[in-house]
Amino acid sequence: MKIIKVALDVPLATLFDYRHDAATELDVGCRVVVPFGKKRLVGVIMETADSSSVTSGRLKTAFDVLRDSPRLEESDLELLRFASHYYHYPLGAAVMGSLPPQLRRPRPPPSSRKNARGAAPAAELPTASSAPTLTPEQERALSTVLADPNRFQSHLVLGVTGSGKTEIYLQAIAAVLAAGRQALLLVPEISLTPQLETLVRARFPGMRVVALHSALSEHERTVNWLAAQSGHARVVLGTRLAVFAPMPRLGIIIIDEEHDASFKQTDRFRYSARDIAVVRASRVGVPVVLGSATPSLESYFNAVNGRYRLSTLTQRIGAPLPSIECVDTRGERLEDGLSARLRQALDEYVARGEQSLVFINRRGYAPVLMCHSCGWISGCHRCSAKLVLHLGERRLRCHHCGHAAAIPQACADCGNPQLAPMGQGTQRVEGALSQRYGKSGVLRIDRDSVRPRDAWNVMRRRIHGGEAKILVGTQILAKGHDFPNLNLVGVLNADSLLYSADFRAPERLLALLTQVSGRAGRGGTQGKVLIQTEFPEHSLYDALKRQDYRAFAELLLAERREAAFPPFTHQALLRAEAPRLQTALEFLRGAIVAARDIANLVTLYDPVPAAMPRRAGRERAQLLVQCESRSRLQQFLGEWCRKLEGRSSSARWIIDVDPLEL
DNA sequence: AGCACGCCGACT
DNA sequence: GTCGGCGTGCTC
Repeated sequence: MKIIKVALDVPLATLFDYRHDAATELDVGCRVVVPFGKKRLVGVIMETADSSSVTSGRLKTAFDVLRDSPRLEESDLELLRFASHYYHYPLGAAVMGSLPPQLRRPRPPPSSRKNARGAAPAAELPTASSAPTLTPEQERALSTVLADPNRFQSHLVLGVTGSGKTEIYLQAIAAVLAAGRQALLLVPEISLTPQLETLVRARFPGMRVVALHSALSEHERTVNWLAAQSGHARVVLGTRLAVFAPMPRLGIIIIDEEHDASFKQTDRFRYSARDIAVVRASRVGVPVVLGSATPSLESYFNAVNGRYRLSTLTQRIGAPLPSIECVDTRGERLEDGLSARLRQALDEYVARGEQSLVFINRRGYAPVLMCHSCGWISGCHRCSAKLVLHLGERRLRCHHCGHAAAIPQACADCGNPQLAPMGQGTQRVEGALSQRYGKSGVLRIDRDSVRPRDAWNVMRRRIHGGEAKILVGTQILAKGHDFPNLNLVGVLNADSLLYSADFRAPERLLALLTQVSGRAGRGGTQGKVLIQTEFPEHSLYDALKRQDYRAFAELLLAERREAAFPPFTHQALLRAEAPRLQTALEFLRGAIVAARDIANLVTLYDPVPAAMPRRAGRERAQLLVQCESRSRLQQFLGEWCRKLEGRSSSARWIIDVDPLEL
């Protein structure tokens, strides 16, 4: 009797045994349809065996082994095993979650198989663009990366914005392709891939380049994933989910903007695609390149302590670095959030016909609606968050759970009809600027304005066509776009991130402001950046003005060492949620008791409500666990998990290893 | 996660 | 007398 051990998409830390008499070693990695409860599920065969510890009366027989897609290789399964183990997430859920959705279901539509191995469509063969000559700095970085293409090595490319990191990626990829291998290029978000995708396709005509991200249609995603697995796709360009794409001839992994928090998944399987990429590269034995102007302190620390090789790019190509200036807003009465200094600068640039960007990290009209006579504010009843005023659609909206409500005519508590919008959002700033400079010259770009599929392209045309004089936008504008005629950047309300209790707030703010500042002056002239702040003397702004990431990073590292924070210790969170906060906290207190005799040199902190204690009607609490040794922490988490799984509780819980949000 | 079983309250 | 609440337990 032959037994197959199957990974199924259920939240249980176990494989399921099935009888399958014809099973051989060659079935490992294959998808299989099995009976589960009263349903038929697709799973992946992880192992075969001659016997099972499940009593034969309870053993069921597998239905079909699916041959419509190639099997996963042992190295693919091994990476998933590692990730499941490291993040304490059920193997079955991790394995099935790595497949494109169509392959998780019993019968993928036939069309997905028909085209799976088709030739590259004509659109993928644009005119070739040739590689520009590298600067000496770029040359050095590239030859460092390519020094030993058949050995694992992590590289950190620390390059100021506009220093040509992308060109290094492209030439490194070119070398890998020339050796007949595949390249994996990971980027933070989908919104900036169209430009990059075009660039990559143009550079490698005749090579199949595929994208992998969640905005693709299911069919496209299946086709592209299969192309990666077959080796036909030579370049895979994707978001974090692409880190698990099977690539039999993988020759290099590149992570652009490696500091970006979106590489960490924040629900279910809480993996870091950046960290998984490093592990994957080490197992395959190929280089991995992390690139950023403002690396995560974890990566920077790895570079200065020699685990990663560091390449720095200090020169901007084509234009000098922008001049950055703080505008002290203490004691100034701002007009619609704009200081006199910024208004004057905008006048000047508009008059000269140059583009400006006003950056404000708040969408909507105003972050909150308030009653001045009794102090009532618009709060979400399902979340501990404020309802944001969206004037255009005449609604109050919660940015965390999606709840929307009509704008009240009067204060619900005291009847005062004079409710006041407090603070600035993109819509309000857009309105104010439209009054000053005319409606057609002001273009707002945030998640609300670019949602429709090609709205972004329409806007890009307006931006590049020069019709828009002033862009108002959120982070979405900060990332990776080139605006050749944009020479002034104004940042409103820069400090808001500094008030956050998160110890990573300064690191994040520097990254964000560096990225935003980098939008200024890419067309040859020097850009100007005006940052409105109430703390102009803060060392962060000092570092930003001098474009000195390393000085600030050293400062932060010293603080982290002092406070015993990452990267000097390793952390995990036990997160719990329940309808009542008390239930979640009780679960966590019980977890501390359960940890008592296994927490060897592991520090457990008191359970506390989460940063946002209420979300979508559920109360959330968390418990921080910290340890100097990663392996000791791992061992503890494993044992702890097993104990916690054994108990029943009305709280839902999950372990978050290397959490980014505390 | 689903989906059963299971024992106590208000409906045709 | 049944429909249905969600507590507890299982899925090879």
